[in-house]
Amino acid sequence: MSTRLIKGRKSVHLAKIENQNNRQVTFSKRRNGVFKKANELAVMTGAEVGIIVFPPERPPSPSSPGIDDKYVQMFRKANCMTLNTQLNTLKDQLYLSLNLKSKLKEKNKNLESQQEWFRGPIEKMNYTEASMLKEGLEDLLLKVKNYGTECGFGYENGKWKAE
Amino acid sequence: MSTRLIKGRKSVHLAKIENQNNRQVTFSKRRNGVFKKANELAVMTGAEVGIIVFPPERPPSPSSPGIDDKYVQMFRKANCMTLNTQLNTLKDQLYLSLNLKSKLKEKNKNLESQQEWFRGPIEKMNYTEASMLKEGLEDLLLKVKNYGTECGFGYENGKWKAE
DNA sequence: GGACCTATTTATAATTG
DNA sequence: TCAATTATAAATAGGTC
Repeated sequence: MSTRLIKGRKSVHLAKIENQNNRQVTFSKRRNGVFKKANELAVMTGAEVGIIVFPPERPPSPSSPGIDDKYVQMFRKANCMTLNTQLNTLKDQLYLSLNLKSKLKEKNKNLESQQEWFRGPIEKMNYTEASMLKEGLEDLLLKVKNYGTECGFGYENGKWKAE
Repeated sequence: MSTRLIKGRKSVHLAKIENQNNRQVTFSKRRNGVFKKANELAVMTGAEVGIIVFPPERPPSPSSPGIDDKYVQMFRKANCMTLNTQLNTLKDQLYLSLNLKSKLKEKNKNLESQQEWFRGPIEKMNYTEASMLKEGLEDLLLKVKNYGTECGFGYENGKWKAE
């Protein structure tokens, strides 16, 4: 009998959320959703997945650094916290996620539950896991960085000539 | 009255799919799902998101390269196809996805529909988009690569001392 | 900010063509 | 292999505390 407010979800358009508060809330929820989906993909299919998420820009503060510096600082901070402090306060700064099973097997054959370490914000990792993440990430990204200059393939007549 | 086979989805456990065929099908579907979710996150909240997905290993072929070489080759191939061939046959090799709006704004102020280019496998990009992706990715990854050696932060008494 | 709630939309497992 | 279908599980928008 009483009027009732509508709570269920509404359909959503693919467009930037203008309301600052809604945008932040949606970011938090969906970031977790993306990490979860990525982890499921990696675990269930054996794919190797790397994700980096930068949080949305916050409203400018009086003495905030420039945008390029900001990224560098975020990565620096991520590294320091990863290696030095058990990552307790990084939650809103940077999230990294990476699954490199083959690397893991080489580096640490006796680690159990390799499926689970990949997932989630890095503040939940311990030192060993974070170190391996860092190694794996650097290794992977080095390859990405070099892919342009080292290309020696040929593509002719609709076919690839590897080697 | 007739017997009917059940088609609807069943609940799923977080574990590797053993059946090769099911695994491949699930990979294709869920990879698209992850890219879609990541794009939604980026567009709706203004976050910047980078994703790399390596497909699951295929059954070993007689003369397949070693696992490390495989990655290098995949990146090489991705690059060659990105820059030289409009990316028509890359579908099962490598998918890259990246949203770097601030970079895009600098490099190409008159590009329309910046929200949409991020999404999807790179074989759907045109040359310009792929070039920008490459630049943005290299720039981003260079920063990631350097984050370890350039760290100059201090963490004391539960607080970060930036600068 | 986070944890929970509920109505709905969305993603997708299994199957068919 | 690839696109459609359908039943259902899962994600999530908006709300409350």
